[in-house]
Amino acid sequence: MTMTCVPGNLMDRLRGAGLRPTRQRIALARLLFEDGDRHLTAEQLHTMALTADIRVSLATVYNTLHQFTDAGLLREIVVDSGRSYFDTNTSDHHHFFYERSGRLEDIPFGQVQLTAVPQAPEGTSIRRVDVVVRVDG
Amino acid sequence: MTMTCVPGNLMDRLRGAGLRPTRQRIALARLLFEDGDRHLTAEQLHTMALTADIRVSLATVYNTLHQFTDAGLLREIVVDSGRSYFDTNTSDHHHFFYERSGRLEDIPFGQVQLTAVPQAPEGTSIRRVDVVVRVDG
DNA sequence: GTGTTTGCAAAGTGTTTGCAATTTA
DNA sequence: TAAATTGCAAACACTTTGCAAACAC
Repeated sequence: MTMTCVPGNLMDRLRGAGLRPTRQRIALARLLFEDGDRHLTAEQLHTMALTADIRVSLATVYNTLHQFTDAGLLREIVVDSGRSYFDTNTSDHHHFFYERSGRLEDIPFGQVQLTAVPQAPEGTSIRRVDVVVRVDG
Repeated sequence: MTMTCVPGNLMDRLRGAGLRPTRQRIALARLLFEDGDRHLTAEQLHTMALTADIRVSLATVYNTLHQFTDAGLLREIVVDSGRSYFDTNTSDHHHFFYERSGRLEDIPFGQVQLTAVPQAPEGTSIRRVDVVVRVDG
């Protein structure tokens, strides 16, 4: 028989976010977090799951991505009207966007330097500053 | 009787872009360019047109926005997956995005200072660097 | 007249939702 | 068993497309 070993820290991450560690969420979390930084769309993650023989509906992939994002496990990136990317790297950093292929990639820390950030308009506060370097590739 | 005066420079802009100055294109160009910097979605421009008693179909608004963008008269901005904004200011500048209201606004020149821009990855060139300051307003 | 542009309605894409069936604790 | 989660299919919002009628030159 096959033993599937689920690292405790994944389960803990889910529980810590108030999310029951269901079969689907565990599987998606493994695809997302066990292999370095990723920038995935819902469709891409869904395809990865099916390829790995994990039966999940696309609706659940969307739900899960949003739940993970709300829990601070993912960050949603908008570079392309019409689709959302989810970044497993939630630390402060910026992106290259390859317009031709639609790939998104972290810019190594320190390679973008914002020396002046405007003050938030009256009555608002800054939630985030996104820098996207669009390249043709 | 009513005289409608169309400034020659608008016509010239259209012709210069290789676009026949049709009734619809002239009307949309006036809405876009005769009143300072704007950040509009297709729906918003369509509504503005109808309000101004200009009969244009939404499809034509989309076509026109893309033609103007291809001609360098507009710039398309992506801040919100699911809709595109078109900016009448095509010079080098950045944006505030009010997440609550969905409004987009230019950041005054000089209030964002990018001191380090990464070099483009091997085999690519940088097409644009976009800075979006997201505020809750 | 000839080629361009328009408007409509249909199709397309990515995403969300309602709800019954299933699963988790 | 009670509450949370899933999957499906339908609904959605925004955008694009195909094509006949209208328009610009």
